[in-house]
Amino acid sequence: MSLVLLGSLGGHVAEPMYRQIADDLRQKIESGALAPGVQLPTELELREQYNNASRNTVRDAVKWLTARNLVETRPGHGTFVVGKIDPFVTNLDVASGVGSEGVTAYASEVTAGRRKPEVSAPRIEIHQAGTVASELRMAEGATMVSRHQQRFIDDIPWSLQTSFYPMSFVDRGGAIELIQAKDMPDGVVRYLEDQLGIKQVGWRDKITVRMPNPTETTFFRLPDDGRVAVFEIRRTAFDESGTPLRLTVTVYPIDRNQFVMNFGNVPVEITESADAG
Amino acid sequence: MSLVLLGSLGGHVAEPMYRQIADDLRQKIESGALAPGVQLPTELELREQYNNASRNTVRDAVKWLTARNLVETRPGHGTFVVGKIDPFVTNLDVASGVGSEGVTAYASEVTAGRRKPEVSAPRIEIHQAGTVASELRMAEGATMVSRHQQRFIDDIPWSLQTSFYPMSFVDRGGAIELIQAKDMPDGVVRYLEDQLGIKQVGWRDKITVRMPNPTETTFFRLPDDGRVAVFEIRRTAFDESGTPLRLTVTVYPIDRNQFVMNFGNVPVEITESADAG
DNA sequence: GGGTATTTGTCCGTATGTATT
DNA sequence: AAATACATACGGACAAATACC
Repeated sequence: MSLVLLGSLGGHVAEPMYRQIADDLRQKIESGALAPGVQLPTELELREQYNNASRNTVRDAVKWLTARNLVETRPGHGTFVVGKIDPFVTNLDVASGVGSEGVTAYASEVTAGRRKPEVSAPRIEIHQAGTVASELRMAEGATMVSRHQQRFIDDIPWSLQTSFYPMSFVDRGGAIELIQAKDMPDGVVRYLEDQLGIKQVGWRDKITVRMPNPTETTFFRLPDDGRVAVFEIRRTAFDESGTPLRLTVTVYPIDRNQFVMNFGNVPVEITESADAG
Repeated sequence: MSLVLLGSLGGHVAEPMYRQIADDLRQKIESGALAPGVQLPTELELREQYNNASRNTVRDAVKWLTARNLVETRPGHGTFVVGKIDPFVTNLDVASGVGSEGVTAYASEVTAGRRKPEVSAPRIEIHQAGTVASELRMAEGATMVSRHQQRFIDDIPWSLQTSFYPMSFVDRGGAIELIQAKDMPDGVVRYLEDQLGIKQVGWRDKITVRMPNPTETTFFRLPDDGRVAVFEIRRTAFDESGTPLRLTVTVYPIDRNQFVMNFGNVPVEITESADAG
């Protein structure tokens, strides 16, 4: 073992032992000597490898790697190098992206990358507008409808989406399907235009990253320490009069998602397809 | 103290002691009982408060809070509730956003929010195109120019930006200022159009979140455990012929940045200004 | 299904080092 | 210089989760 022992260097303060161990393991991971999915030596084996350090010390080293998502521990089993997830790329500048909950649009976008999409039936709730009231320019306490869906890709939980609409859309009598718990294959946008003549002419997206809440941690099967954050994209859509017609909040784990958007004239992206064109 | 003692509940497996302590402290933080900036009890005081738990156990609780960015520890001083940072919002759909390095455009965008912007002089490098070659559709090994800048808001390091241009822009003789280490107040885009007639007509942004590298950790003064990630926005800009004319990579810490973009017709946002209009 | 071995998780006490006031 | 507070490191004991027979 080539680790520098604590205190053996005169010039500067030596790194703590657990960091030396962590750095050594990290180097082995990043160089490929420890490939993704491979099990690390057990804590007792690591003790022997690293100068008979205490088990708690090698555990500190492993914790350091865990905090950086380089390894994951499975109780009773071992510690393993994490595998890279093939990220899914969402286009934010097409109507089929965030906010259009229709399974058809979603499916066409996902299958373009040869992946298997799945959308849960929406869960409908009717409540008083709370914090979202101002974003929809509704009075505090006005009634609204929310439609919540879970989305999967290749059976992996990929995003959680909740859309909020004014209850007046339903009260006016036209948009009765808004409060029915079934998917609207062509999307709510199309439905609202057909039924109420309300036309979506633009939207604003706000992107933040935050810690997941317990619901999200469970659904996405994230580690219960907070090391995997989530994107939160809040899309406010407007009609021709500049009035917000809905708010869609979509949450994506950062470890499996990316976003792309185009402005102005942009050539079509060359997809990495294997066709012999 | 109202914590449930380990093992005292019959029905289900009790939470570990350190989690109970952490949850209790978390509740106090989120309820405001422990306000941002306030010092937590010291480890020895926490021992007494929580049933004479071991110091190592209360430290585990504090570590759990630290990993979630709820508290931060200062050696020799104490543990403190973290203060919220007022996030800076970047518009991605205006040319003054990412990629336009001109200090004028940047300053106008930032001061709109009454903040003090600052941009370092660019560091110029000329190298062989490596991984960025394909994004600029250049041959592997072609020469390119990079311009790197550090940006601050209210003296806080806010973003790191590097733009890559083909060296042919300079070789052709027109764009000589591209390789001079001074800011271009009106932006490079304007300069290229004036000098070479190369007009930027659109761009594509790709947004990801990743761990900071050591350079970024130092510059942004991030904690050296990896709990604050960074946005990486890669903007490829295209000219009228659909050829990429530059690649701009900008890195922002997620704890102090948000992004907004508009599509279609969107009413101007009502800023939360204090004027009595 | 049950039992056993393996491996990580929790908790303890103690000692010493380092940073700050 | 001394006191305070967090950081590192050690060793030990038992619990909980998993795999395997």
